[in-house]
Amino acid sequence: MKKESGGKGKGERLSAEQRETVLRRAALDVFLEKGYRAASLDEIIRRAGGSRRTIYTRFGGKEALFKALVTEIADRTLVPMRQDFDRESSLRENLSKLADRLLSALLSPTVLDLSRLALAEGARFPELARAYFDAGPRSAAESFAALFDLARERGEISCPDSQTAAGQFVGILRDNVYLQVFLRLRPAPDQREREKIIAGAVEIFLHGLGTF
Amino acid sequence: MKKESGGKGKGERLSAEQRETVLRRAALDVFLEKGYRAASLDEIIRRAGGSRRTIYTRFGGKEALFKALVTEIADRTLVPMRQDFDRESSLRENLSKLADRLLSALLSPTVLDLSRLALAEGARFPELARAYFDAGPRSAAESFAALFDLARERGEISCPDSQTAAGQFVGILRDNVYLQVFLRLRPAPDQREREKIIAGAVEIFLHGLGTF
DNA sequence: GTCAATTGGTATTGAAAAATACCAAAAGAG
DNA sequence: CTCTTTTGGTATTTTTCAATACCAATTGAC
Repeated sequence: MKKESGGKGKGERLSAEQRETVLRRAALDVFLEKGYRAASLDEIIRRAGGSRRTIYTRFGGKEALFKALVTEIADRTLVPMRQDFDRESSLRENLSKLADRLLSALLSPTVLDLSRLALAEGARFPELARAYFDAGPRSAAESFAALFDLARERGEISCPDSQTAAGQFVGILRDNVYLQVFLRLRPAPDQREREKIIAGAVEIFLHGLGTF
Repeated sequence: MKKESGGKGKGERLSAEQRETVLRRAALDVFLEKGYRAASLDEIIRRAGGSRRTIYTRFGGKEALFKALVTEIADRTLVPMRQDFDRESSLRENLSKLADRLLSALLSPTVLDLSRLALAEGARFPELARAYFDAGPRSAAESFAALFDLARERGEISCPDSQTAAGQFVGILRDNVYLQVFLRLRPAPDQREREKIIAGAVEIFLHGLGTF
């Protein structure tokens, strides 16, 4: 039956801009937490306030909302993947530091959620796959490639293809421990275990790329 | 409205055993292609023939059907991951050969499909995540660990923790190239490129683990 | 051959959630 | 202040698909 009063004034009315901001954030959270399919508009609306109509007039629907968010999701979540290094420090020091930041990021709940989302929905949403890869693994690899290039110029390593090596270094951090965490088969390693993983990876690469 | 004739005899009737075989195969295909959620029983039935009832009496429902397939899927698909090596050959040779087989398997359409399914649905079906990891990455890593152990005994490398190193070697093969293929951002590398990837990884590890 | 059990095929039900419709209230332009 | 536009909140429709029901036909045991 119809209510006698259409709007009942419980929720405050926000400006279009405010509402959109709140909506985007809520949608982003829900999509990351639940994944695309399991995320329901009801849940998003419940968290954001406002109404269904807003989503439809402003975005056009669930899929359009998601697509509108994709780039933002990837960019906002994956900021820590692109890193600078200190040209004064040693290769070992830089490599360790970058690796530590990258691994910590990879294992953070938010990035894990995003990664799961990207890998699960990448087939259905190629833009997501693209945005994820570019903002994440690719830009991380570029940081490492730049570091390897610098080291090669200095004659510290012999590394004919820094791009490939960088991609492999990122890969070595996504080892079976990472995979288990991704699959929720074990909790994320603590700082101590992370350090061990990084030390191993750094050592292998420093020797492997020919540091004497 | 009801049809005047219940069964119209179009499809041949298979024995229970045959029907189950056909059903399992069709279900497996659909699940691998579409993922769990997007796979519909209608599609499975359309491909397998037979009727809904068969699925419900024999398995109990969609989820039960999927679970009944999971272990079989993982085991059947991931056989090539567990490998033996030749104790007479050199470390480099063995490492290259195992890596080649593993990488080829990882990049095969079937294994890619299964991996996507496992990573996407691992949260909802922990058994799948477990079965996938154990039959795949874990057993692959065990092969490499055994190889590293042998090499260490022979004094060819210094490798205090062969398990960790093996997990990392598997990781280095899942580099950014692999990730792009996984995300369908590029086609799988051909034999030539795979060889290059493997050569790089092997070189890094051989030096990295202290072969002189 | 007889008959109970199983299977094929389809129709129906039920639930979840997306898409749409609607109306009154608030916001904002003038 | 007045009036148009947008928004909030809810109800309704539509869609999708799993789950179930049902009937005839086939199978297979005896």
